[in-house]
Amino acid sequence: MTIQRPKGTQDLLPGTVEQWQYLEETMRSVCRDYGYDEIRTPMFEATELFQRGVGQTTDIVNKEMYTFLDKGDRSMTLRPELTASVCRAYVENKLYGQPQPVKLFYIGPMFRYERPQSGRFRQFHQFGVEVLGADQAVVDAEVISLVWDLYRRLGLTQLEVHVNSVGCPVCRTKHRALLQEFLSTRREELCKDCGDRYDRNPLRILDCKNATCQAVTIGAPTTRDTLCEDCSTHFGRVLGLLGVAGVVYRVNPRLVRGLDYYTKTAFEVMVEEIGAQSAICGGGRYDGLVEEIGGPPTPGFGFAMGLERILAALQVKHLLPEEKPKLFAMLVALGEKAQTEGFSLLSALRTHELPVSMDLLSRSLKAQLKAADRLGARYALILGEEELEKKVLVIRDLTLGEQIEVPLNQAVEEIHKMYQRGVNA
RNA sequence: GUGGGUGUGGCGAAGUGGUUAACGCACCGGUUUGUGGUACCGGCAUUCGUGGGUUCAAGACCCAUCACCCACCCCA
Repeated sequence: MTIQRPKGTQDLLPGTVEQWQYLEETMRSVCRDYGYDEIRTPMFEATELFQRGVGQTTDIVNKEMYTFLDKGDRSMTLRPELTASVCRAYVENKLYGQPQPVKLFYIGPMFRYERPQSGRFRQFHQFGVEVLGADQAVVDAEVISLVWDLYRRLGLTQLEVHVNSVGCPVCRTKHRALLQEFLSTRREELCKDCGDRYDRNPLRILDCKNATCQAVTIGAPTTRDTLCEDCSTHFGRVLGLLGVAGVVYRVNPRLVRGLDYYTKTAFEVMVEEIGAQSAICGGGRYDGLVEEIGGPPTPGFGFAMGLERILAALQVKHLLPEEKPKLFAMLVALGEKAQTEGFSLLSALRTHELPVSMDLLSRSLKAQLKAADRLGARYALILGEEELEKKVLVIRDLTLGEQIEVPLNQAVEEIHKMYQRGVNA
C-alpha cells in the first residue's frame, strides 16, 4: 500500500455510512421540530476570523489550526469549529435585519491539527445549533432541551448534563483574581500543567484530573460565588426552565469551557465508556462574539456535538438500527441474448423506481443465485435460453424457495404488483 | 509537542533462530452438463510495515525509519 489517507481522517464505507445517515436524519428532524434552519458555510475562512472569534489564548488557535496561504498570499484556515463562521455569516448577510432571533443549525466536517486518539480526529464532524439575537434565559433552556430531546430520540440515556455559569466579563475577571489569590500560596503543589495554567487560564485548574490539584482546589472560590446579580438571575431562570422541560442536569461549578467567547451559561454532556474523550457535546452563551468580529452587539447561544463520539456511544450501547436489505429483486441472465433481454426488463422496472439489480460479471447460474442471496434480494428473476424460447420469465422467491413462470410481456406489471404488495405488507 | 503499545494474506490470528509460514472467517471455483442459503472438496502470503545489521541460518535478535492504536495536553 503506497498512498494512505492523511493521519486522523477516515474513509466511511458502505455499512457505516448508513449509520451516519440515520444520525444526521435524526438531528435534522429534531431541528425541524424546534424551528431551526440549516446553514452551510465554507470549509475554510480567513485565518483572522478564528483568531478573533475563537480567541488568541485558546489551544485551537495556538496549535491546532490547519492554516495555509492561498495563491494570493491570503492566510486561510480550515474551519476548526463553526460558531465563528456562523456569526460571520450572520453579520455578512445582514441576518440581524430579519425577524429575531435567528435559529440555525449545521452538520459538517471540522479540522484540527492534533494527535489522533480514541474519539479524536483531525477531520471530524460536528452537529451544532446557534441562536443569535436573543439574550433571554429561555433561549439557553430551549437549546439545552433540544440536545436532551435528541439524545432521548436516539435512545441515549445515562449521560450526564453538566451546567454552569461562567458569568459576564465582569464576574469572570473577579473570579479569576480571587482564584489566583486562593491558589497563590499553594502554587508549588500543583502539577506541571496547572503551573502553566495558573497564569494562562486558572479556571482550568478547577477541573484538572490530577488528584493533588483536586485536593488543593477544595474550597476554592467557584464561579457561582462571584456572579453579579444579572448573571445570577439569568442562571437561576435557566435552571428553573430546564426543570420544567424535564431535563436531568447537574450544576457543576467547576465546569469551564476552553473557548474564550463564552459568557454566562456553559454546559457539557458526557458519556462514559467511549474512552478518555468523553465529552459528546459542549456549548453555552457568547454575548460578545458577534461584536468582537465586527458586527452589531448581538447575544448568542449555541453548542457543538461530535458525531464520531455519539456514534461511538450508540455503538457500545447497541442503539444503532440494523441495516435492512435494499434490494427487491436480482436479475439472473444466462448468455448474451438473455442479458440483453434482461437489461431491457431492468430498465422498465427501474422507471417504476423498483430497487432491482443484476449480475455484472456474466457468471454461472449458480454463482448469480448465490450473489442474489448474499445481497438480500427477495426475488431472483431468471432468464436463460429456455425462458427466451418460451417467452417467459422465472420469478424465484428466495426466502420460500418457490418459483413461478410469467409471460415475458407481463413481467414488468407482475413484478410491480408483487413489489406493491410487499411495501404494503 | 510528550509518553506507552502494536505492525504476519481482504479480516481475525498462530509462530519466542533452523527444512515447503498453522488455523478460522471472508472471497472465488467445484460436487455430471440451468437453480442460492447447509455440507463436502479445492484455490487464495515466492513472504512476515520498510531499510540496514548480527548469524552457517531471522517473521522471530539489534538499530533505524514509517504507519496505526492508546494516553497526556486540549477538546467534539
